[in-house]
Amino acid sequence: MQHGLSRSERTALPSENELAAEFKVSRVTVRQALDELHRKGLIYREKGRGSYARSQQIGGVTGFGSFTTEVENAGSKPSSRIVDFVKVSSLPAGMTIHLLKMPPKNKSYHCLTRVRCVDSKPVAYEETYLDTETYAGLERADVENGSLYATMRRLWGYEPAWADAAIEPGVADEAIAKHLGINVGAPVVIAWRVTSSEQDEVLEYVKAIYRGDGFALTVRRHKIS
Amino acid sequence: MQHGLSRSERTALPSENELAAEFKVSRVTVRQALDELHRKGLIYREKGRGSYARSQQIGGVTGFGSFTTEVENAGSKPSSRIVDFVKVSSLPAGMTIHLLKMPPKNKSYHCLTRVRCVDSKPVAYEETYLDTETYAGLERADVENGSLYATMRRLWGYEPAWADAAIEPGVADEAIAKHLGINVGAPVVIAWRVTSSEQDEVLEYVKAIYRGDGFALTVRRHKIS
DNA sequence: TTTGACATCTTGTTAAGACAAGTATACACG
DNA sequence: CGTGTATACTTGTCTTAACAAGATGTCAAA
Repeated sequence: MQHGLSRSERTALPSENELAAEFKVSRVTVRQALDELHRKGLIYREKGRGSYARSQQIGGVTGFGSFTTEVENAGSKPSSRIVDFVKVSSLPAGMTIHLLKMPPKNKSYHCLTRVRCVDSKPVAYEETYLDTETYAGLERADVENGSLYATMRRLWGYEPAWADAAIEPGVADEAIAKHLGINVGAPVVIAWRVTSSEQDEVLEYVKAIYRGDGFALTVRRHKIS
Repeated sequence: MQHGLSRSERTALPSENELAAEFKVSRVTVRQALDELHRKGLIYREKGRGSYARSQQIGGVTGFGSFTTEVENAGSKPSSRIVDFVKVSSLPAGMTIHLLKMPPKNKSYHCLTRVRCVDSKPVAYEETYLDTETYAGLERADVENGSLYATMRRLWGYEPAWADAAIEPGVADEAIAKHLGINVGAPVVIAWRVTSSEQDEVLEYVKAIYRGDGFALTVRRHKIS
């Protein structure tokens, strides 16, 4: 209790044994929970000292996961407008260039084009490519209301778990400019993304174009190693 | 052993018990290792079935971590050229806009400007801001040879562990264009990044500008949840 | 006052085991 | 031939236990 002040300033979490006693679980279980918080970058741990809270993370849209969920978590209101829903015979070239070593052959895709909005302001123009064989019977009605991920889950039992992505700069052409309400030639970020399930099934290919003025993609608490 | 073929087609990894026996460790230890591989997206696991390898990840530069290390891991040769090394009295506006709720007051920074090259081709223009108080005595000589992270580790014992980032599009001005060998007005990606230690100490602020032609930032195997 | 030994706290690591729950196979029964 | 059941796998979750190793405070000795 000598340096009580400085110690109480630093100690943020009870010790593992204290937590185990409080919640009536074993120390191993407490450690599982604390390790998960550590992996998320929410706390840090020091051998011989204790566990401490880290400062707050930044918020915002990462471009991974459900657009709807991410925007809601950031405290804003998400919305989408379907621009087009057609069948195409191949993926855009940039997809294979950046993400695929072996582009799929003889496949066709549903191409769902949407404008994504945050608080009614358009921020992204998004083309989602869905394998017609995998998603046989997919109708426009299925994607018109609610999140695409919810539809994939409900009708086929697919759950997006992982994403690989490539990011490059670009400029808005006439169509993009019109949909996002920006000038032709304005700088944009293009994100190419492949989403797959926990079992390594490819669920979707996405080309997303984000406007640059007043909007940025965020990457939260990324572990360096 | 009836359906031996189909089983051997799917089973990629021995069971936890088999691994425990083979390496003479407990099942808990085996699970720790397998769980880590799972979190990295290298394998997936199914209750009642087993653990399986996932398809290969994409490579490339993520913009996090050590540029030197990342480029080397991608099988290319990294190099850097110091453009400038001066003291400045504040961080660039974009840094506070995107990443900092409370911008530091009354601080000054070393500003290290470097051009980053992959196989001798310039791909990024990078400004690193280092707190002059934290890095008291930092000289140009300290950053001229080898990686900055190595210097931070050697002289102050700092180890970069986490990064928060924001990404936005931009266009190359005259200076950037000259350094990257691209045209004025060419699209670029601007990445704002704050790197911190495991103990939540801010180690550096970085503004990085990436060229767009033939180069893309990659985000490897990102968990969705 | 300074130093060093010691006890006591913390997290890190590993062990051995129990039980739940999902999967797959073999086999008897209809 | 098809079906349900029992059995033997798998991973998921949890418990109790021991020891290592770093951090910290106490206290006696120099």
